[in-house]
Amino acid sequence: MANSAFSDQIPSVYGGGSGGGGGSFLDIPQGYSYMDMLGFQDYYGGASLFDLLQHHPSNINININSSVVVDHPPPPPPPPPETTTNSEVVNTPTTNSSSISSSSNEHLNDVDQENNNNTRSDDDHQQKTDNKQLKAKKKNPKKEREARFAFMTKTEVDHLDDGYRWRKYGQKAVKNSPFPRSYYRCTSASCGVKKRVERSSEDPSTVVTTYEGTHKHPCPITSRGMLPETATYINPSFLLPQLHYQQQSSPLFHNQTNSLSFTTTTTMNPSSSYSHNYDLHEARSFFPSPLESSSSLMRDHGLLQDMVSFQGGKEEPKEEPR
DNA sequence: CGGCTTTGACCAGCGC
DNA sequence: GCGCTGGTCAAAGCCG
Repeated sequence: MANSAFSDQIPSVYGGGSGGGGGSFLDIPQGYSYMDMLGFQDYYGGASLFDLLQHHPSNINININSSVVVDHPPPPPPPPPETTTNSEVVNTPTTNSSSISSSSNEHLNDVDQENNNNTRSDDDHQQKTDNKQLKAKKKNPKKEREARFAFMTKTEVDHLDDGYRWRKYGQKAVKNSPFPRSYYRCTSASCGVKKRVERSSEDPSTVVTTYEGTHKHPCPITSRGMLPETATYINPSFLLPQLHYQQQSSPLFHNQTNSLSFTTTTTMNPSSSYSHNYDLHEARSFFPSPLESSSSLMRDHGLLQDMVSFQGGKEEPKEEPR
């Protein structure tokens, strides 16, 4: 299936049950209800997307197909993460056999051992090899993955501006997809957050962005006071410019990692796009301070409410769910 | 000149 | 064991 391009990232989400609804995915593991899935909002305190979904569903243009995916029931919600907590707690690396890269710092523990074991004689080659092993090695099968969450965005631009600065460090062709996958790393020195961006082969107008890791620094845009006054936090990671937007969002539940993604349809100036996303429990650890500071805002007016408000402001061409 | 992208190569994990 | 695939590195080139 075409979605295999990122099936490793969002296992079971596109497993088929929700295919018809295009863009509207919410796979609920057997034995769990939709509200169960939404329930872990409580672990993060304050309002969340789930609040909106639960209490103001009519205000949110989100379609939910509660297809059942017999996969792995989601693990119990993690304890409330501190803002500085490594969001690995979110993921359950056990059953997902996909090759998820580990963060570079995860390699550090392997380095010494690896260097000790290295027996190559060619110095130059060895040095180069060592460096690569040092950084690319993924050795410990038990090493935990960085928390990840993905979202889909209907946009012409591949790399959405989410307020952080990213450096592209790789691009790979993706099997069964004509579109390459790009790899970005947060340029902040102490921040190991990565993201992958790829265009859906099934729907070329959709860009799938997967974040991995937790930012440990303020968003450069916000810290520079570059926010437009009209901007609203949807998630601390980025702001929604309240102009130029029309969008339709659909949650996409990543049940193995307890992360949430949505499909967001945007019709805006491609040159000034913002990404949108929003993972529940990830949000606080991934983008801690803004979320917390905007908690009340989110409850009343933030998040999706803002997202959909544009639909009212500008006639929303009932976009067909994909 | 610094920061970023491109791109070929390398490595690890996984399935057969 | 081998091949495939995903993820990463790092040199080279580009750009403002």
